[in-house]
Amino acid sequence: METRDKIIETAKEQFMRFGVRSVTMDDIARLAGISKKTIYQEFSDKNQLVFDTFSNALQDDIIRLEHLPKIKDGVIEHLVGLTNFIRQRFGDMNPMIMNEIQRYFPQCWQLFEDFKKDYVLKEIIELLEKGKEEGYFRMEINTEIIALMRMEQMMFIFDPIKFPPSKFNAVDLQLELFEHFLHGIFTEKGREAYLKQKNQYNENHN
DNA sequence: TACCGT
DNA sequence: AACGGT
Repeated sequence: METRDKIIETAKEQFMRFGVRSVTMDDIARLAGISKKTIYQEFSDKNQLVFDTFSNALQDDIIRLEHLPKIKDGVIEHLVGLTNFIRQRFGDMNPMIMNEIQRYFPQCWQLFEDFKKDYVLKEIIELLEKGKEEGYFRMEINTEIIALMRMEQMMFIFDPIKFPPSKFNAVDLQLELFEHFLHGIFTEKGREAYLKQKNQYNENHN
């Protein structure tokens, strides 16, 4: 594996597990089995390592989301795929990460902001429009407002004052919000199709 | 690996 | 004191 990729993979693992601040450049060098000098030949500073690591992680997320059942091939199947994505994505994520990045790594935070605006929001809007066309979501919801609300609710669980990690875990929170969001926009047909699809999925995966 | 500055 | 950076 390329040195650069090895550094990024090591950093990704450590950042996800422990957050960005408590993982030192010495830790990453030691765990990657290289010297700090090698890291600084590939990355100008920690700021850039954090940026490149999460840039890489977001690209992986996009690829994984593209492998889910496509929105165009079935909104309901896609929804069940999304719940699985949520379980994986937030399951191994230290709850402090987003706050640390927002406070101490502003360029990386901007990367997340751009990702939300350019990718997440568009995906949600596509899902809402398709779901309305298919009669799964109520026609009267305002796509733009509800898409923005959905995106922000995914972010505010990272506020440790509102949602202390000691009391809530990220996966349970995200799944609870997702279910609540869906039941707020489902038609009767949508609700039934979703529950049926979820049961089918669970039967096949037990 | 040792070292310096913050 | 610990950690980024040389």
